[in-house]
Amino acid sequence: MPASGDTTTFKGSYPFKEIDEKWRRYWEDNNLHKTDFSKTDNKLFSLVMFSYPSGDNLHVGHWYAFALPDTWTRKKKMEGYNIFEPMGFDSFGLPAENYAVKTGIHPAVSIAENIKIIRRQLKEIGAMYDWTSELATSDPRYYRWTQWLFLNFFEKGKAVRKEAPVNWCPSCKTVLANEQVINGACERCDTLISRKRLKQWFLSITEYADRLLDGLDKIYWPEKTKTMQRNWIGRSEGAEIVFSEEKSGEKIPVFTTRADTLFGVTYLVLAPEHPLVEKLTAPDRKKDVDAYIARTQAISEIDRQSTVGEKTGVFIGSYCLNPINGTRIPVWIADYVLYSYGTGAVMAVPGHDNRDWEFATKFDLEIKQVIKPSNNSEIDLDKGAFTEYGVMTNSDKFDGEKSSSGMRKVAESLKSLNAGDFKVSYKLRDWLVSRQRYWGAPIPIIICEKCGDVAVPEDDLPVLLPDIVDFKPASDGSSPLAKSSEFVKTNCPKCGGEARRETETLDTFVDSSWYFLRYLDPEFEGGPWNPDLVRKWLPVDMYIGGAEHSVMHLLYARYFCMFLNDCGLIDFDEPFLKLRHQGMITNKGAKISKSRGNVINPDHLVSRYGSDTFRMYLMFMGSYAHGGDWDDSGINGIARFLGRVYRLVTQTTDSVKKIINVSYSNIKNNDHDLNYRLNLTIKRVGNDLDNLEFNTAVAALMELVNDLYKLMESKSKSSDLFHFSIKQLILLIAPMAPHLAEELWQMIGGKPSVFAQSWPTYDNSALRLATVTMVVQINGKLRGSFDVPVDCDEESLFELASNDERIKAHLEGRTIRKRIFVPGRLLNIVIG
RNA sequence: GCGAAAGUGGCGGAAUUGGCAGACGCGCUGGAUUUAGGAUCCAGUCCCGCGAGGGGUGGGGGUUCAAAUCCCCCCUUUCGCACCA
Repeated sequence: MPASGDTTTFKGSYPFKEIDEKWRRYWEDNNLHKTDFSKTDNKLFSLVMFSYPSGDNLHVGHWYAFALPDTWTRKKKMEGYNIFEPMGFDSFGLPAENYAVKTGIHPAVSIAENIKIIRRQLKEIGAMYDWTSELATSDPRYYRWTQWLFLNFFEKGKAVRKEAPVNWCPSCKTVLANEQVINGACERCDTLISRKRLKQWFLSITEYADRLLDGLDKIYWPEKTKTMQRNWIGRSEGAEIVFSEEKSGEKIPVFTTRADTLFGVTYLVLAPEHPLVEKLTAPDRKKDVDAYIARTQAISEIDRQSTVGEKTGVFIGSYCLNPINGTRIPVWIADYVLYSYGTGAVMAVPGHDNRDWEFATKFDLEIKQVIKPSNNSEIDLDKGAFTEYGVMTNSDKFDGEKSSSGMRKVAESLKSLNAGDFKVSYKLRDWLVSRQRYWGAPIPIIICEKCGDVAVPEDDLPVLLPDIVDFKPASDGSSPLAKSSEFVKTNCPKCGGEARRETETLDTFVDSSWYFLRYLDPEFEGGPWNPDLVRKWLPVDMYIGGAEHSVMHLLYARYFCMFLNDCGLIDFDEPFLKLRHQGMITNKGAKISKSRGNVINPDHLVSRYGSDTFRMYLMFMGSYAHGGDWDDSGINGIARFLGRVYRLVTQTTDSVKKIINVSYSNIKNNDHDLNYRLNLTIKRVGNDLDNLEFNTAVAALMELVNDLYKLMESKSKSSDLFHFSIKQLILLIAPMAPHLAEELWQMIGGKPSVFAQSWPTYDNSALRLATVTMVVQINGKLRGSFDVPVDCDEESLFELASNDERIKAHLEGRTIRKRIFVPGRLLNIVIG
């Protein structure tokens, strides 16, 4: 096993150094990976999620994410597709900014350096990237259009400003990202965080909730990803019910999916952040209420949803009336109610909801039964809530209604009282895109005292990031951009009066929601994308990236497309027709990152084993969707295998030159085993690569090579079929080991590039076997196996089996109860 | 907590989707080889047992002629949870 950093060439390797360089130069010199956009027949846009150019550079996880999709794409190329495979950088974001705060190095500088290194590493992968399409989201030529797109949302009323809380460190006086909050405290100074309310920009993704759900039915995505998106959107049908405070008459709407339990409401709970809390708190309760609110501020929403911890809450000293019967009920606040979901208030029905039951039990609140089981059985509400559907009881004129019809009737009744209605609620919230940070696209809005929020005129885009030196957020919670008065001071485009610029920047998810559109011409000046090319080349045919993006990025990008489609800017509304995920590569069980100190540098492995060996080892490690923990102890096996392939070709040197001319139809074939193996391999490798099952594709090739080695010493070595098999092997291995395949292809007399060749097809007739091994079981246990003709029927196999000594012994003195025969597979004899 | 997945030899993983568990590779063992070595080629390698045979896919139960695969319960691990990207 190589010590890490050992770059001595593995002894069993082929001369990969020369080969890798030679072919990489060949591809580059001949512009082989430049897409011809005018050829749109059989177009295939193959996309991988672009990477953040961090100081970690590329690690093995990136190779895994990039090299293997390239193998899939190269196979498609050999199938005749006209390929577009771009690469770029998601270069705005927090890490570069943090690095700048620490070192004083401008993010633009560190990002440019990182990109330089990463670009060099990416080239070593040997992928078919069309580098003329490279883009970076922090490039003003890119973010000019991010801003332009934001203004489209703004002008259609879909970018709005609302108050929303941010994590606030009272000691550092800065806004913190969730990542910077550790156990409710600031990562730098350990001070407990609080929430600060700021007016921030939102994109109204919730308006698209139903379309985002419906669209899932027409795209080829993993079912689990669709499920996650459906759950994230979280559509639920129910009712909104309006309670009113007894003195002020203040309306408190709540959302419930169980309107049938309305008569069981014994208290109301508001989220601690609910704006009505202040108004409704009785003076004598103010001290307790304020103390409670302060306590909940440091608790994350995730922890608040936990059901293991003790329920907490306080009574705020006021009462409201149940609209259905006027019952007077107390109002509480509790952190198990989230302001971000529903209306931020719930009607508590402790008899029929678990969380309400726990809360009521702890605080000694009334528990009322209003639903009884459909089978009329007794329930004991002292032991817990009855949460199932049933029949309404203690509910006045609704008594006897089933839950389902009851919900409807209660809602209708409330509607006539003007105190509620049917309502669909979503877990999905509007997308907060404001960031109080430097390293992002400035939000192109001018705030004028007279005219309000005004869009920056299109001709003035991009709003360039000011060149400042202090990247720390300002102490009032505003963005570092606010410190540059030069940036802030401007005139209102409408009235011409003095105005100030919006100083917040856009969430980087905005940048990455449309990059696939920009790829087609990153230099295009006439708009965010070249409409001609976009019409021909989008949507993306295959998108590959990590499952960690299942909801946010993948939902935002879909939302963008739907919106752009509505604006008439594009003619499709789903960006990614087909989606696949790769698993995650961990190291010692942990996510790979510089901060954890477990980065594995692929450069060492590439220089010791070569690009193709490393790429193929990543394929062979396990199933692509699964990922796995990094361990390089098996890479010798792939190095050995590619060495064997290389020698297989060089050791047939006497006849090597004529190999290129053998064709299957002229072969006088008498080696049925090899013929079977060859055609089976073509079939398996093709299917496996289509399905991104690289590990088994490699295994299939190994089996073919093992068989060929077994024939090396025999006279078959010079047969046409043997030679043809080598030729096909080179084609099959090409997507996985592109540099080596080019070299071998040339060696057998082929003209480069091997990727201009057609993908091998298999001969189905060669796969039809004359004989097959069938198994005989007794009571499901294997007792014998027989080589029989493929069409062997039950009687013949049974006859054969009953003459077998071993099986005879098992059958002796027993009665046969049943026989199960599966043609071509097995016979199971069930005995008593 | 909620949502989504995963669990198979010493290790990474296969298994045509209910039909011979362990393909392929690593590691290990043995053999071959006058370039003696981190190379190459060949053979063996799930566990217990001399053997017949038995056991075996995280644990427990179930369905079935037949279960890694389907159903129920439990355990463990990973990913996401809206300001990391």
